[in-house]
Amino acid sequence: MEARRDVFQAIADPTRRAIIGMVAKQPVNVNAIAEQFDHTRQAISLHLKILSECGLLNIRKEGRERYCEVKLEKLNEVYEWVEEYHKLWTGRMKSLKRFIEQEELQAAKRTPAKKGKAGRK
Amino acid sequence: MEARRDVFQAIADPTRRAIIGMVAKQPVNVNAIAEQFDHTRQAISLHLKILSECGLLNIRKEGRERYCEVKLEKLNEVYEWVEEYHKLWTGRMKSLKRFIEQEELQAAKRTPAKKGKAGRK
DNA sequence: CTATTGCGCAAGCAATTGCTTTCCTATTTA
DNA sequence: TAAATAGGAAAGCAATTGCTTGCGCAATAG
Repeated sequence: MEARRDVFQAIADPTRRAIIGMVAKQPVNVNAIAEQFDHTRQAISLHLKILSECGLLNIRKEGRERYCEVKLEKLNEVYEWVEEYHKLWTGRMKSLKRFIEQEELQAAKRTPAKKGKAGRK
Repeated sequence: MEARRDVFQAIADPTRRAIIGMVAKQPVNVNAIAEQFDHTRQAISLHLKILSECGLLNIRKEGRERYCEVKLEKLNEVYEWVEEYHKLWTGRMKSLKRFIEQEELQAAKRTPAKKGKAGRK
């Protein structure tokens, strides 16, 4: 029932990413968010719940309204994950990667059992 | 049937993130990947398919083996998305910190009895 | 050639998602 | 006080996920 509730899963949904984008600028109340989308208020409400359950959203009650504000720091997990690979794929570590691949190739060639894919006739 | 196949959704699954981590170092063949996990080969195979369908993985046939290598550049979409917010929250934290410090100072001035660190006596 | 190995395909299944509709409860406002 | 208004809770449903089992097929080893 209570499913996985992590940030990666939370941002997997485009609607939720859009909500984050909306709320990042300033706190917005639930109905105002819902109006921007082509879903019922309840559908959006559910997305908000998911976002808040994984710590990305803070819902502050104010009178009969609920103001949502993002806790962007929660995205740090994602940032750190992707940033590591970003370093890898942008220059810096590229030479290392090439080196490793080269090594692999050499190892494959060294393996005697690997005598040419052309095979026999 | 053919569902959403985007990078955000692909990395939402922890197993798939682990696969990316494994393959980032060097190309690995399917069975070698599958051995690292507590799922059947077919389950992993399916994850690989998803990863390759959204462009994160390149599967190169070599004899009867399939070597998987990541195309990390595909993570750029995620990187750019999260990086924007990263800037925002690191910036915001700075200004928020300034704001709080300012507030604290003001409060200390207003309340002479406050035992705050400002130590105004 | 035959057995083995690497791996994909397909069917089947339970759990999860994303959404809707209906109903309910507070807080305002007239 | 009654009528709006903001928004949550629950039930129902189709589509999707993640996984397994079973089968088939090509490449290679013996």
